[in-house]
Amino acid sequence: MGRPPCCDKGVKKGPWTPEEDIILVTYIQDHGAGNWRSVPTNTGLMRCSKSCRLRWTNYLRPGIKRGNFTDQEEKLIIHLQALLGNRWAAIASYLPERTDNDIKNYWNTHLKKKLMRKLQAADDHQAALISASGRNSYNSISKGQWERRLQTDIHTAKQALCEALSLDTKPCPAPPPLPPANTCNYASSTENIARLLQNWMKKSPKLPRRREISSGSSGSNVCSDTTTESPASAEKKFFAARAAKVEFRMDSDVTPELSETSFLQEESKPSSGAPVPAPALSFFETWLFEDVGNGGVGDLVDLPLSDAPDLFQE
DNA sequence: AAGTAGTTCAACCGCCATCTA
DNA sequence: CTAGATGGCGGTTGAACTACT
Repeated sequence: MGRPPCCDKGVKKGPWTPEEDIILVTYIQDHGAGNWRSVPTNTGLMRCSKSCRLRWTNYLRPGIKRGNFTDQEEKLIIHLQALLGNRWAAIASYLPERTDNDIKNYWNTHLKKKLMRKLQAADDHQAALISASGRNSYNSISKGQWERRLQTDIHTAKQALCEALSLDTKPCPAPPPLPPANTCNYASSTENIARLLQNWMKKSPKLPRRREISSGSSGSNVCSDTTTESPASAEKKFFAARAAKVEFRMDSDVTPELSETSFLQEESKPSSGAPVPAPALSFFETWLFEDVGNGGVGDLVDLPLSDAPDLFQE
């Protein structure tokens, strides 16, 4: 026999109302995040536990930064997407103030198109060169380009792996500015609830699309929901995130195509989620550490973007 | 002002790994 | 050990919004 069912039928769907938000926030303030299956029953919310978790992690959780992505964030996302594929949760671990959903949306609505345009423009330019020269210069150009890109890709991969592995000496990847432990439950919940109410009042009856409800939500009370977890659980997550970082395309044959299109990979469960074989990892680690001696790991953001930085400029 | 097309993003869906009775 | 629930993730959808005609 398994566990009892988590949510019964008759659960409510659709946009969350401010009342529901308040109930959920209040409950999490009192009990902490986690044990989602008990949330609907204990709060009386007619929502499935999954929906509660999603609402909390993607919207109500303190420390979520909303609004436009900065150039730095954008570049970091592009880098990480090239490295990790569409592993939004892993990517989000590098941007603690952004949710995986936000990053995913931003990628799908902005970055992918942007990069497509750039790539298209580059292709057009290349085609123009070919037709202008009247000879087949494409191969030499493209070969030179992908070789350089490949080199950059490898370099970037090494940097990322190095960062992942060097976590042993760091407390946390891209550590978010955590508030004092005792404020982490939901430090500013009162404030947040007040804001919820305020916005609710302001809003007309036809509610949803409440983007501003938690917008600007106090950068001061940044705290990840892992702070409400047991250390063991947090540690588990940490290692999972770390594993995800290490698990990048080590098993793939590096080809020009891969290098060229890494950022456009549609179906990128890169490596199809296949775990990295230990021998490959140790080889990689060895290779990596041989190289790390000269300088260590800088911020990913500061890495050169591919071989064509202009690709990412507006 | 009204209609239409394009964009954004919150929320849902389905799958998978893990957990637990 | 097993069946089934849970939690987490990535893909997708569709309502709300915005820009354009």
